[in-house]
Amino acid sequence: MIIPPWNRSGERTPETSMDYKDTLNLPQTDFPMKANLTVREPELLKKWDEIGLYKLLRQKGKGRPRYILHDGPPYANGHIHLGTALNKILKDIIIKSHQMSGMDAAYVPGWDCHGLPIEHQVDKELGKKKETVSQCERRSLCRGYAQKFIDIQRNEFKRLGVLGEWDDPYLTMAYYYEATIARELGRFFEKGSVIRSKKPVYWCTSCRTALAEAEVEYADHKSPSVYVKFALRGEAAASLPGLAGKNCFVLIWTTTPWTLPANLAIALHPEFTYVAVEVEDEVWILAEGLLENVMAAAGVQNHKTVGTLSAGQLKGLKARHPFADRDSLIILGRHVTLEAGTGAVHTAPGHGREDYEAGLEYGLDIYSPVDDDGRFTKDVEFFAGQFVFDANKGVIAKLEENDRLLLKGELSHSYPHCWRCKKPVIFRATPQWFISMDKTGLREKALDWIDRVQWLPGWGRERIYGMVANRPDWCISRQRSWGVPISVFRCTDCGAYITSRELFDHIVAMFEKEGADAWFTHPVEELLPEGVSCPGCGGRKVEKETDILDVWFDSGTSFAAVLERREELGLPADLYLEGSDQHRGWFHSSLLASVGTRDTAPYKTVLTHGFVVDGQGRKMSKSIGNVIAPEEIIRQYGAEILRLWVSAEDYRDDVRISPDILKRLSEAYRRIRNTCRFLLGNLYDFDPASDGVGREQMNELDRFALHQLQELIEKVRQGYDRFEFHRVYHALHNYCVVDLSSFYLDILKDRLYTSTAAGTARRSAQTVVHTILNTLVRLMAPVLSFTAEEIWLRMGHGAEPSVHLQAFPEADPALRDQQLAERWEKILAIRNEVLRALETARKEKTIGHPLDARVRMALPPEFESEFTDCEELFRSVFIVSQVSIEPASALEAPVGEVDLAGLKIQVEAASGEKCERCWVRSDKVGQFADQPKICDRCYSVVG
RNA sequence: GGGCCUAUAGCUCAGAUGCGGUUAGAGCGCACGCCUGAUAAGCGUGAGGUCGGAAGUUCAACUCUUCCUAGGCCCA
Repeated sequence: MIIPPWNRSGERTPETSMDYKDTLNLPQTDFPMKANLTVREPELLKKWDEIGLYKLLRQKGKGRPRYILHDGPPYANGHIHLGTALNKILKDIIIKSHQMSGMDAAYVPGWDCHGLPIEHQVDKELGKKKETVSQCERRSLCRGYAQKFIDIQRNEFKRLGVLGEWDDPYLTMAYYYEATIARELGRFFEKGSVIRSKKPVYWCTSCRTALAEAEVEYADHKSPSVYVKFALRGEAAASLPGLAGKNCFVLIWTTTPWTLPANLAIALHPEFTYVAVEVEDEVWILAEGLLENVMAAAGVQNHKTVGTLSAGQLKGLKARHPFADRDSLIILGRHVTLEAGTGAVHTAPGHGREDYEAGLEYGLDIYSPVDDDGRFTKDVEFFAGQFVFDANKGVIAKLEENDRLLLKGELSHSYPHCWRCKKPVIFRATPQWFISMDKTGLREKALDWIDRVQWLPGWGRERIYGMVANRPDWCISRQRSWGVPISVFRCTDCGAYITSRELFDHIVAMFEKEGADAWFTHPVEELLPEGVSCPGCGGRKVEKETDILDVWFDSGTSFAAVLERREELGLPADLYLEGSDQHRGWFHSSLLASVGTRDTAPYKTVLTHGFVVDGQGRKMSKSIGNVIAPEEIIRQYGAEILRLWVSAEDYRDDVRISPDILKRLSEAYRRIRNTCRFLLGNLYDFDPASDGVGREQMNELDRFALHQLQELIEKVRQGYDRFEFHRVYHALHNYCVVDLSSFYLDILKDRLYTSTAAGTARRSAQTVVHTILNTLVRLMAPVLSFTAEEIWLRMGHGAEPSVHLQAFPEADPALRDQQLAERWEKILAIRNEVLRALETARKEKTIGHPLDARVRMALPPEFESEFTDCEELFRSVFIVSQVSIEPASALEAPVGEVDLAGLKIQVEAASGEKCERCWVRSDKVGQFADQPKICDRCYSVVG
């Protein structure tokens, strides 16, 4: 009967075993295995605060080439979410990695403070009182509200481990910033690209005010529903096949008859087919797809289709307005649908969003003959002075009178209402300020600059290019309170505007001192500088413009308020980094603002990230219930796991997050942490300065480990340089798991534990272990900022207070050895086969632990000369007790299948007794009378 | 509906310098086993993919084209 080797030495007693354990150099560290991040992170944050880490970084960076990442300001409302956390952590990784790459990378965070959502919230909090507060009071409340959320978000961002100028961020509501906004607006005026033009907005006739989209509530409303006939002009009908001389009408449908006086066009869909239908002595033209519906609705029994027309054939023809003395142009528009109506849409550019867009495209007047009270102006025939909703009846009557009404009815539908007074609103064109895209060639210049910017990923270029190429003029007017005023005056005598440089200089100076509130607190006389008068009539009787600026203009001018103004920054920035939605947002407004005033793009490179979605790729929404808050993750796992998540995901696409992903990441984190702990634990008695061993004294395994480390450095640094942090994560993780834990460190244990503590063999291993840890800790610092610091502080770096002040390791060509690497590729290939053979032997109960085994092998012939006298090397690499290289003929059938041709492996129980100290089986155990239970290797150490 | 984009094992990612060529890889997780001197750790082996689907181009496609499906951002 064969006694399994691990059962043979029953004579071992715990006492003697413990004796020898004390002679080993086992790892020692108080670096805890359990991270306890939720407690440790705040401690580290406090420490960074105390030593003034960010300031130290700036000092360190002095004189180095700058790397300018310009922060896009989040809106100062609400708590941060995973999207903002992703954005800030990415920026932090970039800042830290560039700083460690030898640059001076400052980070000045900012907040977008003005705008409707805040004003909206403040009004909500005011409740009924909102009717009575003054504009200045409201503005002051808005300022307080923004400040409150800036403080909240600042703490939340800092908690993520993001380093930056948190004590002095930029705020768009800061006085100097508000002054800058006014100054930049002044520049646009000076260039002549600001124009006044009309645009339809929601308008509450009862409150006599414009409303933003967000101030409109939808509710059911009963509207008249009418089908109207527009008579095609004779010559127009004549141009159509078979319709010459016929009495032709284009049919439209509308639920707002009162907008008919402003009708200027009829829109058809470019891809629909239209039919001409004969009904009694008339011919009606409408979309084929709606023919039956309309005929049924109109109760027409007998009709005959007399022709089919494409939208293209009709385009450009003219019809007579049903009651005004003018024509209505037939145009094309993709907004036309077959869902209801006739497929021919009544178009009043002054009263509808799509009508307006279409009107711009066809150069139509933005005609909106309605005053602030919702009454028709005097140039409207028949209806002047009537309130528009009341005029519906009269319009219908007029249509009937002129025999242009085909059908009338009523329709209950969802219609916009004023959120304050709850009354139905209208869409009405009012004069607004615009920055012209073409008057001064802004569009063309912007497109040109787009091609001089690097867009990452590359498709960003297509996206923004298409938008800039097609966008209408930039409407910068908002009829709100909370923002920077469009600080110009209108002459009450002649209506001309004062927009001069002198005016703006004066206003900007006042804003610098008092903020934009000055516009509201000072009377005209103080705001209008001496000597400035109306360019039209020379008078000085003026009134303030009441519009404020679009908030996109605020953030869009951050290059002027921040990049140009801060000493550590500059224009253009190296990088803007935001979510892909900002192609229409900040990237866009910043480009226009910068090109429009500086003739340069504000950035050299624009990097975008995707959106945070759930485990199945769906967006996060309250209704689906798949929203995860950053705070929740921090509470459960720590911010470090959130940072690791940011690095692990390829953010160029949407990034997924789920409980499963987080669990996986926290496991990966533990693995990295534990590997570092083990490295740390083996350095307790090692001082690199006095104990370090030169490469020339190292054995080949150690030299190979250094070689592998250089490859890691290259891979990781390339990942940082290319903003491919998921490659950094995978490289680090794989290195810890594959190269270190399961290979190098596993093999090293024997040497580290059992060799003479201060002997070359162990010191050589420690030198490499130290080099590896010192390298790892730096490479991981931009991502695992907390853990890297925790490790750093235990490495005994004395005067160096933070890992973040260090430089990245450089890949050292002197530590690379391609030939050696090739040799070790072979050793690793053999090792893989041996491991499989050992597994088989384990299954067959020949061995348990690898140290129970003796491996006999025959090498492939081409390996033989390279590996003569390498039995001890293989023994240590396989972590077995004995290895013998023998002629193939000496071996019995190999154990299992072997991939490496010519390799034969045979595993059997090792001979000799197990050394009590190093656990390796050896025939030498028992040969030393004074130490009968240990082997010769150990005897030489302790004997 | 339009513009831009994504889709490789349960999860996260690789798949030669943007122009196709041997049995598609890694780590994690999982299963099974070992160890108990990294121990709420460590080691080993193994099973997992018709490369979203369908056509097409080609001697040959995960890699090219078209369409479809699902999802994301921005518009409408």
